[in-house]
Amino acid sequence: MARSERLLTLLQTLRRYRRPVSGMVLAEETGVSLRTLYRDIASLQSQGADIEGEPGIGYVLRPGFMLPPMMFSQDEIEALVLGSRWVARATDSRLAAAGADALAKIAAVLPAEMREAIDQAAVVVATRRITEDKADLSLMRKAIRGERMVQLTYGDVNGAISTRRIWPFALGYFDNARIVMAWCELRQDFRHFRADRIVDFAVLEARYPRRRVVLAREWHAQQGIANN
Amino acid sequence: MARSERLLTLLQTLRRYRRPVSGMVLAEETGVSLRTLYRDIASLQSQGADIEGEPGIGYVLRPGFMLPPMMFSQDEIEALVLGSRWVARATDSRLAAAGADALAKIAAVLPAEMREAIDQAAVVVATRRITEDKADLSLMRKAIRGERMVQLTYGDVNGAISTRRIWPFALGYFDNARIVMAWCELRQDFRHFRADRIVDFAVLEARYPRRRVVLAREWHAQQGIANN
DNA sequence: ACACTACTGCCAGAAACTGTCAGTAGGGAG
DNA sequence: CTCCCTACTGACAGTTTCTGGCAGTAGTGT
Repeated sequence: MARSERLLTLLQTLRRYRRPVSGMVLAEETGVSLRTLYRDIASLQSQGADIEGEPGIGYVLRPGFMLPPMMFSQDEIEALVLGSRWVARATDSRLAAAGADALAKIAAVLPAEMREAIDQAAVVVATRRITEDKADLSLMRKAIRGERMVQLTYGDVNGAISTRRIWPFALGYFDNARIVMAWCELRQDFRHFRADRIVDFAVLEARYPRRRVVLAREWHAQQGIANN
Repeated sequence: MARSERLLTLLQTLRRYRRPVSGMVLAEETGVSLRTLYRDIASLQSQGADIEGEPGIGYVLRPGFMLPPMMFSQDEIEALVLGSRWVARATDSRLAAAGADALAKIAAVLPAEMREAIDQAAVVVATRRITEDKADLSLMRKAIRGERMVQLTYGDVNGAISTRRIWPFALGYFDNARIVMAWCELRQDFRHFRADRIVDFAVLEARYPRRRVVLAREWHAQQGIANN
């Protein structure tokens, strides 16, 4: 069992560095010889880890995560499947594709009888088809992750177009619309922007001066909605 | 690598049998000695597999599934997390708990930085709180899985109470209500029953004479809704 | 009492893993 | 081009782990 643990440690170490790391460093950190490290890397790659190695440079792990073997109950599997299906239906296209991919990956390793149960699951997700958004929400999620300011062109209820700079901190998926939650520099307050009314937006280089977590917490407090 | 594969094979073999299986049989099927089989069983148990062994009887695997190590992209993890969170909010209590459990299991093995990202994810699920159901939907899901007939007491829109026998084949999660989909013996047609209007129900011993899959397919065809 | 089974400890042989050494090849800096 | 750093592969011996056979204990049902 020591070996599999070591492989997980190696993954975690790789993740910690953002820059390429040499095999020598990784070998020392995991307490193993260089030769064995190369074998470990090969082993991880054969298990599907996206590790790239270039001579003269080092190793980099493409963002992503490896889950160790896990046991799920029937209910939990059903919850994961149902949830993924909802995501595949009710969110923006890129996230939806990811949901479908995740579902396919899980289904691929389930025994045949269970796969069948997934295909015609005892649960059906029926949500009103969501209006298509013009804006690329995957870009917006990236801005949120990186705590980047966004220059937003928005059309309000009356159709009036305005341009403002916002600090987006969360994306809300409501029943029939997606909403960008942000601090609005223009209003000096929290504002919600319906994704289907966003005319255009650009992610700026500048990071906003506060932490996303803090903004979200303050917003929650202001809304009086229980943090979940 | 041969060992981990063998363990998965063993799990699958265990799953195939519904009745208890002796270690001897399992050892032969996985091509290994009895002594090693006992070690393999112990190894699986230590990894969280719900395997029970009783002297004089054999081994049984409690329903559930072990996923092998898998790699997920950042988007896929986000999709799983968001989906589980939706399930935890928008479905019946037992499935919701399963969603929360699955989420916790995944979070537990993710690196700290990612766990933080989950806690205050870039995505928020906001769904209107669903009306509480009097009926125990987990029991209904069990009936669906087992293709059992159900004796249903139902109050319609006008408050009129009726009793009927139905063949439930699916559970629908809509925005603000859960719906049992079934063939109704009384009407000789498909009918939907809102969970919050179900006064009472009992799962009968008798199985209904058709396959759940087929019923679902016919229902889909009748509705003109694309499968999936 | 008997057959069947789970489960554990022990030990020798088999298999896998590991480290050391040697060698090939690609990338970057001068 | 040369030099250094790096990824990568093969071979081999020492170490560790795994495996199978054996013996023995104990729980369950007939």
